[in-house]
Amino acid sequence: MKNKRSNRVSLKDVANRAGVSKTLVSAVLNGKAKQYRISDKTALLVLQTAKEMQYSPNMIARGLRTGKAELIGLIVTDISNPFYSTISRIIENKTSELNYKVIFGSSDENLSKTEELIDIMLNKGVDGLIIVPCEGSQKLIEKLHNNNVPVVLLDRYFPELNVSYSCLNNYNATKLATLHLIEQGYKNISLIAYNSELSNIKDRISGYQETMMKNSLETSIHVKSVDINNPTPEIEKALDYLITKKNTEAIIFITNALLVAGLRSLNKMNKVIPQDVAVVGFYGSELFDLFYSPITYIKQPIEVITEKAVKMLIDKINKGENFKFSKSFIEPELIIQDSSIRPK
Amino acid sequence: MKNKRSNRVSLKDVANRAGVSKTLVSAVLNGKAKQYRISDKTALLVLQTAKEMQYSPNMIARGLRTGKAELIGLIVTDISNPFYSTISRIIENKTSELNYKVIFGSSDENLSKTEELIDIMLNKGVDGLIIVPCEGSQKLIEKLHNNNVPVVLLDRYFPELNVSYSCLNNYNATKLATLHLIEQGYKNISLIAYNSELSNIKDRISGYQETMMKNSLETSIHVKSVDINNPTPEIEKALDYLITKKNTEAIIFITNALLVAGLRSLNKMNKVIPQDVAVVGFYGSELFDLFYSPITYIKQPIEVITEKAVKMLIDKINKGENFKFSKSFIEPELIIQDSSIRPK
DNA sequence: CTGAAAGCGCTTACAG
DNA sequence: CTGAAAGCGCTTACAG
Repeated sequence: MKNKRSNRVSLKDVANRAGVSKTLVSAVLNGKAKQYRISDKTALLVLQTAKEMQYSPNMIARGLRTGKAELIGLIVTDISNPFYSTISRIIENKTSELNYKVIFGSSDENLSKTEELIDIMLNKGVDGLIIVPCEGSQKLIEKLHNNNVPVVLLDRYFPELNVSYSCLNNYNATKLATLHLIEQGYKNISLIAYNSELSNIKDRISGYQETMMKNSLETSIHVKSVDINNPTPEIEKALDYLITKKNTEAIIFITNALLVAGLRSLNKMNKVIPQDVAVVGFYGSELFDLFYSPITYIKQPIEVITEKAVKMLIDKINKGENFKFSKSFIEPELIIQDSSIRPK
Repeated sequence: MKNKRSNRVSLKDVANRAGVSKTLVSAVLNGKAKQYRISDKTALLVLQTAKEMQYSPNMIARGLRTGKAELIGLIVTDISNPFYSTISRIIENKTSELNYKVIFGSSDENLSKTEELIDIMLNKGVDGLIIVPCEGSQKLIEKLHNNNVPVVLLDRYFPELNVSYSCLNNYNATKLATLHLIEQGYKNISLIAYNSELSNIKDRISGYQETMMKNSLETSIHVKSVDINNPTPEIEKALDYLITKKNTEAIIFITNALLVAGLRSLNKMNKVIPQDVAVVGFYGSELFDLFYSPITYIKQPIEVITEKAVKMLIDKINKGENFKFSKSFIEPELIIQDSSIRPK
């Protein structure tokens, strides 16, 4: 009793009751009865005793022995952000089919938090990591990858790294949005963005930029160093300038937070969508449909993006060294609603 | 090399390099140098070598030995629901201060899924569980509790069970909402709910019911067996009936999903809030503020509710048998906005 | 067909 | 002050 940590039944308990060795019990319960040519009688006995005793294996012990914890680590920027909580749910669903559990952590776009989370998760024995990398984390990810830790990037990637990833095709996303607005007859189209080295942001900006240029239109990009937690004041100033001074007719907001701040500001300024200005956003929410002018938005096939990432990770875990670098860009869809339709 | 599972540095590696025993390294690294009267010189040597080698302990091994995994399991109904993802984030923050990690799972209000999740989490060695219990899970929770597994309920509770919990005071929530509407001069106040044995739902219904009765007003409760995934059609019918046949002047929606469906329906019916009907909801979102008539809602102090639950759980884990049953009802707040102000 | 033994990486009495 | 040994609950060569 001295070293018995819990009252759960162990392999030994089952072996004792069944009158066989632990080896046998382990083999049978792992479905290796045939492989080890264990007699049907013994196998059945073991199976029954295990069931009677409601035995279930201690995964910690198994994990220590096999080096596989059947656990994966998920690092997002903020689990309470609907985009990432949706991703978390999909990861949960996909991995649970494969008997993996997920531990998660939020980095808040912070490098040292990311580092800390990775450390802790590795110590917890995760078999691999799915990471939404924050700005400046390239070296960290590279090191991880070089240490042979299975890792897959989600939502953002590092072009210089041979680390697998699954992302939205962000370039095409803003291209799609821009083309749509051009087709509607808009010429003065502005982009509200913020300053970032992250691939998703950079790609969104260049998708807009290049599409405008190809159509011989002047670009108007408002890259602001907004306070992510309170972007409204900055956005309000920018919008006021764009609409009153620059005759902007249509605006693309490249993140959800920017869109929300934008809608708030436009309401405050008494600008009517799309009469005064057309609007396109990123990533929808059913709540936007309740807005007086339902918002046109870029739809991310989150499910597909996430499933790919999970598949890559599991493959990598299973194949180890033999796994080869894999990347995937998922195509966006433009959901056209009232907010971007040019009034006649 | 044969049994070396990874290239991470182990206690043994540090001990070898420092030329001391594993015991010593373990003691020093766990801050027990003083306790074991280890010489400052040795302690320093160990500390430095460990740092040089970037040693970090394998928590799986430690967990197996100590029986503590520093891991807690969180079971919500759906992690992608903003309410629960917010809860998850708070739990993450609170537990990480205490060096715990969280594994999560979504039950989808499903008993057998809940059961399965609990099993898996126990096998993963969690030290305790925070559970949002689904309907019919009382026996399951009771069994868990009787097996001495530290468990705390969140958001919902079982009055007959001595299992600790932290919940909103749901009774007072609808009481508050009802009183507010009465003060505004409304008399025909309806409640949109659904059928459930869950404490939170039952309490919300009775809070409304009793408040109406105390004020000698007739109750009008629409308890529908709505399809949670697509409540709109059912809600639309109910609203049409209430407003046109029953002269309902104000409506309380007791969940967020019902509110969203309700707003959609009212839009469709061209009913204007609050001119045609006043509305109060549960749980806000910044997106509701973009609605033409910002919605009055019950604010749940999610942070407080969740922190209490975490505290209870950690206390229970630490105190074991000596922990006594603890419950907490957190008081709601009514955020009054345009949707429930009676037009003059 | 079956079992004894080693070992995963720790911690913890215990002995000296 | 320090180290050898046992043991957490498994799996996996290995021997017979």
